[in-house]
Amino acid sequence: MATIVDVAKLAGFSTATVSRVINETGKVKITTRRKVLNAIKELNFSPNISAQILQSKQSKIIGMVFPDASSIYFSEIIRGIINLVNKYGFQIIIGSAHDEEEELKTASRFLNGRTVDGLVMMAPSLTNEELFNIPINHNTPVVFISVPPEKAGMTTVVLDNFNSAIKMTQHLIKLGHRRIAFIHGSPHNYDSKRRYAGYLKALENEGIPESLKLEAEGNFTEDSGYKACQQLLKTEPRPTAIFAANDAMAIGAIEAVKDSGLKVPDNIAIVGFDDISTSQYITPALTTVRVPLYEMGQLVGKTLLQKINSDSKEHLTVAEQIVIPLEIIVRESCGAKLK
Amino acid sequence: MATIVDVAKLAGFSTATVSRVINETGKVKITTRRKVLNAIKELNFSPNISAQILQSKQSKIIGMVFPDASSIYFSEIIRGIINLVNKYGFQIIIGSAHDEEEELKTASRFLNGRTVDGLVMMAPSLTNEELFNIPINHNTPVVFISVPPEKAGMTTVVLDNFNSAIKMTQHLIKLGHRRIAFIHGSPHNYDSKRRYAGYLKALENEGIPESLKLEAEGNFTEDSGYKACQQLLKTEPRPTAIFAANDAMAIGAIEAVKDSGLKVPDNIAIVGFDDISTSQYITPALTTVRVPLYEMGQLVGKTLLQKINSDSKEHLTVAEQIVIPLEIIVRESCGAKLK
DNA sequence: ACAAATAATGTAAACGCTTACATTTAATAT
DNA sequence: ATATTAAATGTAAGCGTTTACATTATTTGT
Repeated sequence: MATIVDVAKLAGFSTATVSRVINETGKVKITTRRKVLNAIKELNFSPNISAQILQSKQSKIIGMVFPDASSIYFSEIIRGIINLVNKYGFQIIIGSAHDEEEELKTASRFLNGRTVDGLVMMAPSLTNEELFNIPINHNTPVVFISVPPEKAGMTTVVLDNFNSAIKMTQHLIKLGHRRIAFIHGSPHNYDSKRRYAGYLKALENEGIPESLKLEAEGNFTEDSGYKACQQLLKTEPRPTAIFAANDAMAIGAIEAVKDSGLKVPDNIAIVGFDDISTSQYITPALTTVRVPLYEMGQLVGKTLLQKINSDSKEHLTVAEQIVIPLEIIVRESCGAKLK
Repeated sequence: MATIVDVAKLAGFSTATVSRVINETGKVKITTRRKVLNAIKELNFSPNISAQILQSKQSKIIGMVFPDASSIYFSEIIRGIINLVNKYGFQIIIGSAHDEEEELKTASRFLNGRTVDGLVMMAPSLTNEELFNIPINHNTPVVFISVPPEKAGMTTVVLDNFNSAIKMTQHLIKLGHRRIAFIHGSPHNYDSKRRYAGYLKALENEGIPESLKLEAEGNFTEDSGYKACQQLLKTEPRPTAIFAANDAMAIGAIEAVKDSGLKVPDNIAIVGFDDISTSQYITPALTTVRVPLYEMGQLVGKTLLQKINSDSKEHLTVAEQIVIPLEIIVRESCGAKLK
């Protein structure tokens, strides 16, 4: 496997000259350049990337640390990031993690091992304490997805869960619903908490008493939505609408209503959140909040590249939050079209 | 940022001793080890990964080169690979590519730059000539997904598209269909070609003449399936069944049939391939071939790790193909349950 | 007590590249 | 023709680690 020394020998120049040709730095005579490029081609030479990183202290690699997440949520964000950073010659290295401890370890390895020029952390279940322990007081910028932005030096990109959940709950209220149930996502999940907070705020704004609020635990899976709905259908009087913290649970809830002999939205309205591709196809089609995951990924990638390329160290001292506005998609499952 | 020299100084030992502690190689007295670990903790030291790779010539990183692909297909395979290799302490670096030339360039950079211990290439549209030009005569093993296995040193993992397409076509024939149309996926796509070959083989086996075969071009998208179906519905006499090379096009085709005033499966049967999550929810639910993408990813990961860890250089001289058997999922859209 | 064997630790070269500074070559001004 | 300036290219240190070989410390056998 050829090295730069081999190329230099074949071309008849020094390794510095070869390096200048490879990296297009400094001045190199045209005839010299041609000879070097010919030698590179003849030897099928590619520079050793580790040696380059070690010497230049830049890797053109972005690290991404994710919890094991649902495939669709995971893939759309990562696709957005990949397609954005690839355009600028960056690559992505992935550390997926089974739990928060492993996630922090992987992040630390990426940052302190200086493998990456920037890091994306998707940490929907990390606590503030865990976030405070991440050693981010380094030159490497980090962008977080879906975590509360309370620490200097943190840049976070979050969905506008709160206001969108308010709007969705208001939408149900406007359709006449007063007995609206909420199905929670995974415990400790940031997105789920924010959606629940919006739901509560809307009820409060409407003067609907706490005693009327209904809720059930889920974990973002269709099966948990099915079971949560079964549980809610048993309460007397039963809810007239159900707001699930994500679409998979809403889809499960619709199945549970069908299996109980009732009809959506005639007997009970059901709405979800995130607008997975399936949601427009089920019967009835699901009313939901569209979450632009791909675009979110692109924004995360763009934000991180801006920080990587910036000479400023402001990202080390300023807390920054980017909130992505969301859009309600009204379909059949809320019953809006019945009236 | 601390280096191993700093740790050595604080601990009172040489860098070699610190390296022995970090890597758990050679003999180190227990008291020495404790002192070194304390120094590592105090300085929050992580080894520089590029320096380690340069020196040890191992990276514990697997490269993955993908074309821009549909999110679901892309994500399930990659999730399978990530979860498998993470268990063995490996990480994934992704080079996505917009076209075949960029894909080959990225693969060459990964292999010759010695960034990765192994490479996964998903290359459904590469020609054999392009494949032959990949410089894989190196120590780094490569596993290909969805390409024809005709070169020494190539290991490929492919779906059993051919036999599954035969079975699906036979299923339609058994339901009484003789005028069966086929909607192609993207031009030059390996999977699409193999599915079409299976469809042709089944017609041939049944003695159905070439003049009766019907086909339309698609590109794996729902919209292309819609348009291809519209085109097929105009032929007289029209097909009694449509076999789309993937589910997205089948879903589009079902929409086109509905929009034409006809009914699936009463007036025309429609089947697909790959069993995306949506397919069970649409009305009628789609008959399709289940493609275990996640498991395929895990098998690819496992196969590659075996080659990385193997002392044998057989992977450089032997062509190997792993064929994944598939399963037909009979739902409503083929009309089997009407009879 | 001393020699031999083993454990523990240190020295320093090397992995492959980049680049600051030095040297040589070529072009320009007088 | 010669001096000055600029272009082009070379030298070699160093990025941070690992590890073969060397040295020192410790343990064991006689």
